[in-house]
Formats: sequence, structure tokens, C-alpha cells
Amino acid sequence: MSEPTSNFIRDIILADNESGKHAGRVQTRFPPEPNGYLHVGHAKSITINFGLAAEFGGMCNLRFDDTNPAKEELEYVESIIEDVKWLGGDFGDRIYYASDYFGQLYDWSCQLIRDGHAYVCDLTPEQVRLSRGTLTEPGQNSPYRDRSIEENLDLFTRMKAGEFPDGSRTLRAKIDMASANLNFRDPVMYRILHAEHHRTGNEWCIYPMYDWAHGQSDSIERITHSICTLEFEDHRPLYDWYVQRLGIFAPRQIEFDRLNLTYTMMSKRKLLQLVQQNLVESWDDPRMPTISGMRRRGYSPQGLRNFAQNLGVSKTNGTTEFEKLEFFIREDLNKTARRAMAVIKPLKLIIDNYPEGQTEWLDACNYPDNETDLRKVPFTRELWIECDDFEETPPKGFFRLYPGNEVRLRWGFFVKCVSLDKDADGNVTAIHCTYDPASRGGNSLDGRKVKSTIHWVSAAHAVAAEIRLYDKLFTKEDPNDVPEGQDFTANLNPKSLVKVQGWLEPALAETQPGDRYQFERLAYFCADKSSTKEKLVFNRTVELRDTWAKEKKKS
RNA sequence: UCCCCGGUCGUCUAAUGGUAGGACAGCGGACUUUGACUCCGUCAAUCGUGGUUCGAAUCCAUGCCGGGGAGCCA
Repeated sequence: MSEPTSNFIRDIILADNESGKHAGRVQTRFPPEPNGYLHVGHAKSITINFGLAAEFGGMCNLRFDDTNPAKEELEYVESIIEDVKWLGGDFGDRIYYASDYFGQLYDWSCQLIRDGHAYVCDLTPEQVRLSRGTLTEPGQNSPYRDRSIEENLDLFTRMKAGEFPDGSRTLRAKIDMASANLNFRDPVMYRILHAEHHRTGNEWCIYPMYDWAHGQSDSIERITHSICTLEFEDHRPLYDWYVQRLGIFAPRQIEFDRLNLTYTMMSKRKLLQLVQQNLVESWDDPRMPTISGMRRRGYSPQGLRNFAQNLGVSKTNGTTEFEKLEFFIREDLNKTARRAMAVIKPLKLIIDNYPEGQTEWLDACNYPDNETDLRKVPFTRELWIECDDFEETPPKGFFRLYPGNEVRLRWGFFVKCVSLDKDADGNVTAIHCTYDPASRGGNSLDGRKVKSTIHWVSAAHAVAAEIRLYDKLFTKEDPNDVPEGQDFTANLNPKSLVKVQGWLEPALAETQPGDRYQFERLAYFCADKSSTKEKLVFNRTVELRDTWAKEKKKS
């Protein structure tokens, strides 16, 4: 497992503990908006927030940033809770919602109005945009900026009471329309939205904006370190401004770089588009970069955590190679997944000198380097082997099966290829071998060696299964790199899912959804949630490293 | 054009004024009843220019490059 590497956020906490700022208390939070499923980028945030809390003996809350009823749904809340739990985030019973604080937020708004720091503005959205100025020019004060406190209080009360239509008025903070930081140009605190909220129902028709809700929520929960992504850097001064005007507990916002992965798209809006346009099956389609998709595909929580841990934390905008994710998934699965044999591109192998009708049950190890945990595999005269393990005319360096060559059948016998059956077009339809009965279990009596061991399944005992071979969802490192006028869907990989029928050793018939295996010499697989005893379905999680395939590619 | 942030091996990341290190990827080898795993070796970086200093990836200045910012989204 990888050591957590030093990073600037840990340094800040260390320094705070040193100075006694919070008496050594560390409280973080993971604050998703329930407007989509969590993705691997969130896994990084979860690892940082829960990890730091755990490391310093603190706690991390799960808090839903549910301030926009138009986009948020209960389904997302439920999936997020499940995903955070699955990843190992320990939030105990600390599930909070920004909507829990709507009442407090409202009271604090009145306080800011009374202190002359906020006002009700009657400008339309369009007028607000026009008067905000530009990146280089200052904005203009709203004509409603200098209303009396009494009028503001009255109007705001009536906004809350539902007297005004959507978009007709806002509550804005009175700061500085000329600020170079656009967030200071009298930001909107409340907008009128006659929409049903998934938790508060129709209790509210005014909803707080992110900037007004987030820092205050942090403060209420006495968050010491409020860790978010880089795009909120410009918001920090506003975050601090609200907390200071209110005179409440002041958390510190710290920004880090969000995760970018090659061949992956992390925008929730675009992931939603994939789902809605049926370009993938669902949010948990195994090709999706969502936590639920990765879970369904067979990624393990530990593997994901190790990956996130190894990522490090910084403020550099970069893109991590997808191969790194795959490395940590393989690394964990190698330690935890049971081994089994399966053939996904079958080729018939007939052992001419093996008695017809005979079956031997051979011992096979379930895990490498463990000779006590065994299962039985049936061996018969006719087997399925992998197509790629045979070549009629072997390329240089090929030491699997070819005419005249002897290989080992894993856990079985040595077999030597003696002849081939071909169809009218000259395609090989079956391979004939002879076997050495003395090599039972996989070792010759006379000490002769073979260069290759291949996997196999007894044809008479083989269990059929649907095998879903997944590849990258996008063909380009940057899925958003498209010609003018096209969108990222142009880069969708048409071969991201290939379904084939495979043959499994009979022990696999009992597989339950979610079970992970390494089908030896092929890849890691995970039984899909739809898999049943009647119809087994396996998802390819991640392929094994294949130096032979790489070698072949070179020539 | 204005504000904020950032630039270290191909990629990600350490070094907090004192030997530029690790991981992934690549390459080579050893081992192997998985061409897997493991192990060993190897390639490879401080954006440019000035300055401060005995000494600079680190501090200062400046230039260049990249990211973010003008939602009643988060």
C-alpha cells in the first residue's frame, strides 16, 4: 500500500495544530450536490477529506449541498450515500443537508440586512448581468442598492412569503460593484424559486445561493478545514466576508486540484447527457467513470482508495494517466481475487490418446502461492482452449501451442499438438494433441520442461456465460477534443462494449453478483448485478498486463 | 484587456535556502505451473532572463506558457 505522500493541506493542518488554532481539532466535510452520481473525481475528494480527518483523529461529515431544487433529486442522495459508504467514508450518523440550515440562513440574512450589508434588488436577471460590468470594467450600482433597512426587511419577508414571482427580486450582499473580484459585485444571496425541494417540499420559495449557503453551513458544523476544488479560489474572499460580517465561527477554505483522467470525462452535465441519450446503459454502466459504474465493473474500494492516495494533492492543473488507475486496481485485485479458468474465444482441443468418456477431477489452486485452498476441475478428452493460444505458423517468440510443440494445461497435463482439423476454407476447427499421462498435475516425470502453460475448460462440463468485454469509453485522451461543431460524443468508442459467449469451469456456476475473479491469463472479471444462475453475466474489470501482446504489436 | 492560481522526468507528485527523490508509463534482465505477480537494473525533470545569497526548484523582479473568473449553477 502506498504511503500518503506529503501535501500542502496536511502541512496547513499540521501548522494549525502547532499553533493551537483549533485546539488540535480537525473537522472536514464532503459536500456533494445531489444532482448526479459520484464519479472518480469525488473519490479523490472523499479520500482527502475522510483521510485527513482520520489521520488527525477528527471527523468528516457528509453534507448535501442541496440549495437548488431544480436540479436535485432523492435518487442522487441515495446513490451518494451508498457510494461514500462503499468507498469506506466513515460519516457515522453525520449526514447533513444545507437545507437543514435554511432557517438559520434566513435569520442571518435578516441580520445582514439590519447591519446594512444586504438589500433586496428588483433588477431582472438580464439587468443584473448588464450592470455587473465586465472582466475589465467595473459594474454599476443597482438603483435599489440604497433602500432603507425597513423596506428591505419588509420586501425580504414578503419574498419568503411567496408574494413575488420567480426571478422578480433577489437578496444581494452590498459589497463593491467595482471590485476586480467579480464575486464581490453585490452577489446574489437568495433567488425566488417556486419549486418543490426534495426535502423541504414547498416550505420555501426562496433558495440560498452556493456562496451564501456553503461557508455558513461549514461554520454551523464547525468545520475547521473546508477543502474544495480550485474553481472556488475566487470565492474564498466572499466566503470569508460573510463569516466575518456575521461574526461566526470561521472555517478555512482550502482549494486543491480536481482529478482529470485521460480517456475520461468528469463533467456531471455530460455524464447526465450520456445517460439521457442512452449512449450508456445508466449511471452505473461499467464504462462510466462513476463510483457505481466502477463498482459494477469490479473495481474494489481498496484499489480506488490506493489510487486516490497515490495521486497526491496539489494546486497544479494536470491530467493523470488512466494507466495509473488500472495499476492500482490490478494491484489490489491481484491480492484479493480468486482465480478460475474461463475461455472467451474458444478453440476445440481433442486429446487423441485420452480415453473417451473418462473424467478426472484435478486439484486447482484458488489463490497463487497457496496450495491448501483448492477446488476440483474436471478434465476430459475434449477441451476448449483460447484461440490466441494456438498458431499454425508461430511468430518469432511464440511459445504456446503450435504443431509439434508441447505445452502444459494449467493444473492438468502436458499436451503436444499432433494435427489439425480444417474446414473447407482452410480455417482451423480443432486441434489434435496427445497427452502425457505421467504429467498429471502439471509436472513431467522425466524433468523435461515446457515454455508455456495455457488455460482450458472441459467442453462437456463448461458453463456458458455472457462475457462483457469493456474498453475505454472514449477513443481520445481528451474526450472534449473534437472538430468544430461536434461535441464529445463524437469521440465515443464504438467498441467500448463487446459481448461474447464464454465457457467457464463448472465451479463458476454458483457465482453471485458482485463476485470478483481473475480468469487466469485473461483479466479480472466481476459478476454483473444482472447475473443469475440461469444466465451468468461477467464484466471484464481490467485486463492483465500482457507483455506478449505488446511484443506482437511491435512487429 | 482586469483579477486570482499554477508551471519539477512522458504523466502525477516530493524536496519548505543545503545530495533534485518516489510512483505510474517505457526499456532491459531474473524468477515463474498465469508471457500474470514479485524482484533487480535502467532511461528521464526544476519554463526563460536577470537579481539576492557561500549556496536557489525554493526568495525578489520580469517575461513566457497553462488554468479559473462576467449564473438568480455548484
